[in-house]
Amino acid sequence: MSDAQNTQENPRRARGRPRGWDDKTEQKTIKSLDRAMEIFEYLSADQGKTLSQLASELSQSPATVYRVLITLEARGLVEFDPEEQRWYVGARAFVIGARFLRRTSLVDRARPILRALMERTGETANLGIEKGGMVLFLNQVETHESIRAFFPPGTLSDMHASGIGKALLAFMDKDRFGRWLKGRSLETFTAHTLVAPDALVQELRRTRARGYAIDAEEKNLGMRCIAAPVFDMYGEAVAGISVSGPATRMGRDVTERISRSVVDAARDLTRAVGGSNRHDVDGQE
Amino acid sequence: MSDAQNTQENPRRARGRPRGWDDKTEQKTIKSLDRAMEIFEYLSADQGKTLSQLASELSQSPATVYRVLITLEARGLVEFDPEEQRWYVGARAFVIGARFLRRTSLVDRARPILRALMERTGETANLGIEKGGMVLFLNQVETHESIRAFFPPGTLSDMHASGIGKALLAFMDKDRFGRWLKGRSLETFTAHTLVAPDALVQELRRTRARGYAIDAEEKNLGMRCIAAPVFDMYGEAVAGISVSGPATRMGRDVTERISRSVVDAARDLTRAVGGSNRHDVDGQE
DNA sequence: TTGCATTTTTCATATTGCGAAATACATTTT
DNA sequence: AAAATGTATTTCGCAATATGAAAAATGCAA
Repeated sequence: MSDAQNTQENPRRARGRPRGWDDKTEQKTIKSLDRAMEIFEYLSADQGKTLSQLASELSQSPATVYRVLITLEARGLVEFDPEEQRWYVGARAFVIGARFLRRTSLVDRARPILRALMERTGETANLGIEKGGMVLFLNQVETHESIRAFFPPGTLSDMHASGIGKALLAFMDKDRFGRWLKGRSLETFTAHTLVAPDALVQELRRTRARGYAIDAEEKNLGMRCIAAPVFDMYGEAVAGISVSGPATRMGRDVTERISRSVVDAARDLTRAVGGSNRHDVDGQE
Repeated sequence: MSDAQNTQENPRRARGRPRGWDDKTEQKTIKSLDRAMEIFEYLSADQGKTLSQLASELSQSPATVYRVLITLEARGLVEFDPEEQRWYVGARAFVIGARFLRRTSLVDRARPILRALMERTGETANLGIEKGGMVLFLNQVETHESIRAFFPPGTLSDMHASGIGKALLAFMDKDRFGRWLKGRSLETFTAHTLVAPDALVQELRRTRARGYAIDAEEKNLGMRCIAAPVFDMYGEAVAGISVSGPATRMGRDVTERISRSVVDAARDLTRAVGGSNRHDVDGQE
């Protein structure tokens, strides 16, 4: 549903784009590889399937799926449990995927800040970015409490029902926000989820005004979250820092205190990545 | 040397293995897919390369590499920076890879490795982590011998007088080690216990140099133990594997042999949990 | 033992992935 | 400006090889 795959975007590269570049969706990609990756992704989304399950659910030949799997297995990208005859994501995939984080120093720079934020607030601290219209959680530092919020890194979450998501949306320019909203149906998770665009827009206005976002049980009942945006050098909100925990410990009485810590942390990270907060100076909108 | 990838191990699956299964290394995997994954892995190991760099370094045709990359790009597994004309690991790879963690725990992954280690060495194999400045034993596979070391899971033990503890301390960064040591009095258990901080630090230096720790009757008289660290994705030593037994069977003459098995096992487990050993490359300190 | 379900291999065939070379840009050099 | 350079991207024809159907092999249950 999301627009993560911008496959048919035309102006792909800067250089070397000969003629035939207008209408018909050319098939330049490798078909077999794409099919293999489809199997890989499908397997990862719901691990522990058997070969025949995968083959039938993807309506592909068992022979093909089998060959794909053993090829990936040879590289450790998937794993096979001989006892149960089931297939899983392999350790190698984790290692490779984790290298995504190396591309920017965002996570490295965020870690001490997240840790300090967790110590100060006592609740789990999270770091996330926007990816394909969703929030992608990159990292977290967990609280010591036994009851804790848990967003394992790598989780994708809807923006409109997430603290970090709303913090990012609130500081997005009108155009991008419009494109994000367009043709998107806001899924309902709890009774508190903001599904009416008007309500969401209004809440985002408030969010920008106060400088941080609140997720009050909008995704999971009993869970609250306070988030603030992190800006890059162009003043664009590119990441968000949040603190999340059970509503019982994160009530209105502590919102003031926690939000201050979160906003401070986000500001620290903005500074650490060389960003600047243009919203401090020009009050756009 | 280690047998983590049992790719060409013959008895692969339980079911359905027809005849031709003896000598020549059959090519059952998909060649093109394997090549594509090689490109993917290579890219991930050293991101920010251009197409032509990748092609020449992998000695493959630029056309092929190009097609692989745009196919993976369409799925978000790799990303392209049009400004710099460089390729990177994509967010989707992170999402998929992170699902590896959803499956099993350290203990589950350690079990077969501990068992193999016990079989190979004939002595009890243990798994432990650091918890609150102590070593917490999570699991063990006991030897068949009647005289055996015994650490029931759940046991807490002082780090400075434990093989696993010393393996963990040896690979801890200076700051954390300093905090650990500060204001801690090293209890004496036997005449061999290292209670002088200087002696301990020196021993840890040796430990890191050789890659494994030795507990020579430092906790219990008559008991020796050889341990090696297990690393997580950040290259931090988060667990340790050890082999322990009576000094009579674990003398200096077998230290060489056993330590090799222990180090191999620890490396296997590191790989199995998606960790990386940064100490293999940069010799810190 | 006999089925049954599933994995794994074989095999013939057409699909399609492949590399060389050509082409198209962008950037730098002359 | 024009040429040279370095890179990305496409075309094209052919051979490599991925593919699916079906057969074979296996484990499990009755």
